[in-house]
Amino acid sequence: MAKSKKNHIEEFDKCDFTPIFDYLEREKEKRKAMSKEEKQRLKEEKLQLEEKYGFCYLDGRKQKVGNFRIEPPGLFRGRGKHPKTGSLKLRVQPEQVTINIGKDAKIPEPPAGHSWNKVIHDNTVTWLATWKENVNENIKYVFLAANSTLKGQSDFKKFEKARELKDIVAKIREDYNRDMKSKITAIRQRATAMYFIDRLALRAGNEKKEGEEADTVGCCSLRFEHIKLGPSNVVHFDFLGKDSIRYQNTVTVEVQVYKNLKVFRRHSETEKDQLFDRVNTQELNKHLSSYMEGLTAKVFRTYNASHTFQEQLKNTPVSGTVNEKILAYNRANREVAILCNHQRTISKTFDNQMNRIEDKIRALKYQKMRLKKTILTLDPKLKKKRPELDEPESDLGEDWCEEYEKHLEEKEKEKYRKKFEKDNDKRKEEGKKPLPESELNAQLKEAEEKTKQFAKERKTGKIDVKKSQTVEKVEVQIEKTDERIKAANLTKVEKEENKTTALGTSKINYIDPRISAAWCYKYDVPIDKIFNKSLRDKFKWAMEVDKDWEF
DNA sequence: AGCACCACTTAGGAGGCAAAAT
DNA sequence: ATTTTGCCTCCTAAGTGGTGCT
Repeated sequence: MAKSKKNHIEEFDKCDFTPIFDYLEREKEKRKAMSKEEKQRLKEEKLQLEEKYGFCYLDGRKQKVGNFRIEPPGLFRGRGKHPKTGSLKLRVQPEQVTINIGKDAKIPEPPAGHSWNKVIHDNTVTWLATWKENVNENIKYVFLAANSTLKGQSDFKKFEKARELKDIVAKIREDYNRDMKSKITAIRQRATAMYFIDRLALRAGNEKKEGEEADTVGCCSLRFEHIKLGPSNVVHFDFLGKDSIRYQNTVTVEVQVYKNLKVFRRHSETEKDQLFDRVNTQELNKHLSSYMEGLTAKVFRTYNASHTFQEQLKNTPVSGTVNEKILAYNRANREVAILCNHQRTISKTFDNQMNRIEDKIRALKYQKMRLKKTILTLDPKLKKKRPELDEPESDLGEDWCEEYEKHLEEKEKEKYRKKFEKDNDKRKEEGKKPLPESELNAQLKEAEEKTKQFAKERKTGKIDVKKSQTVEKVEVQIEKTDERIKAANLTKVEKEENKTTALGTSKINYIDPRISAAWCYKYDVPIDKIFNKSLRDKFKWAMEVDKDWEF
């Protein structure tokens, strides 16, 4: 890098990272090979470190610190097409770090031979330490953890602010619908931008430094290249948002919005031009603050997320099982995640997982098919009365059935072989003669016969019924199988729907936790089914609400 | 008005670990 | 007993939005 006068790596293909990879693999193996005691000791050391550095006292109360381990040196990656990807991120030295601590508190010792940049006593900010990172020259901080009272208070304030918006949102909508026809372009643009922020939950879209950051946009920084106008008021959005996550959406917009977009386009020169060239986030937020103190674009995301969630929760089945209620909860959560465009990359094993579920469903359907045939064998007269018993199961091809029967056979054979081996080991120990091979062979033959029998039964529809079976008993078995098919299908649907949608971000940042708490009380769902330990901790300020509490 | 700077929230991925499935 | 999965914690980048200076 020094020779080429480049300050960052451009082609990673030309780097050989295998020594680093191998080293890490070896370390992993070492850890794996450790004895229980060693692992325990390591764990305790870690805990000790956390006890020492992981807590602080705020107004006399012990609080957890969020990120007390400073960033180690490495190669900066960044998200998306970041111009600085591959830059060397240097080690942060104590001399760069400013400590913020109470006047009378004991100042933490810097590492031996080093000193802090500064020690200050500013109680108007929440950070405990700060430094500047060398790649983007961003200021970094050590803050308190999410479960601290300080963060809890500001969370509470955030949601209260969003609830305040509820009372004036109708007026704001009325205003921007009116302003949409304003003769003044800036106002017209602002109204159109407001429409996007409110109805599509777009982020504000501050300006970014060209060439120093990834080219991503929000509402105010949208360019014409990011939208396509279709027929009948349809607008296609396609742009990279925060973290270079792609936002793709096709929306039928209000007539006036559509008209405005056309007009703005006509007055522009190229696709690279800003859609709202006379609007920026500061002005837009200033306008919003005239409605209500502290109202900004971001409040709309919080408001719409929480509002949508509460509305969606109305689909909870009152008399359903806890699982069905949780499914409804997750559905509501998912609606919000989709609204906010919270995505995740498809897991490497997704297709695999999907195939397994489908196989499981087919296996259940196969069972059901045999059960139905059993009933008809027991009582052939039912064929006329209940034609559904004679109908084939969906998705169960002839080939699949044959393969599945073969699979069952193999499994059974394997079971026999294992048992045979185990029995003989035992006999050997007891000094007995081993069982003859012929015994095993007879069992294997039996398994083969069973497969033939299954195939025959499947073709003729006549099942070799056990004496104890009755129509009623089989009926119950079918019901149970149906339930299992239903449950497996639900898992499949959820998995499919969660393929690219991340629920966590909206749950942690956008949905007022009091909605969830009230919902739990109202529908009698234990709160730990929807909030894990750390979320319950983070949201402890929200736990004591009435079951009828509303956002 | 335009900016640099600052403080804070929001964001998705990696990896570890425990529970569930096989 | 072993493998798979799914949840959780950690990590730090990338946003939003405020302030104060020129």
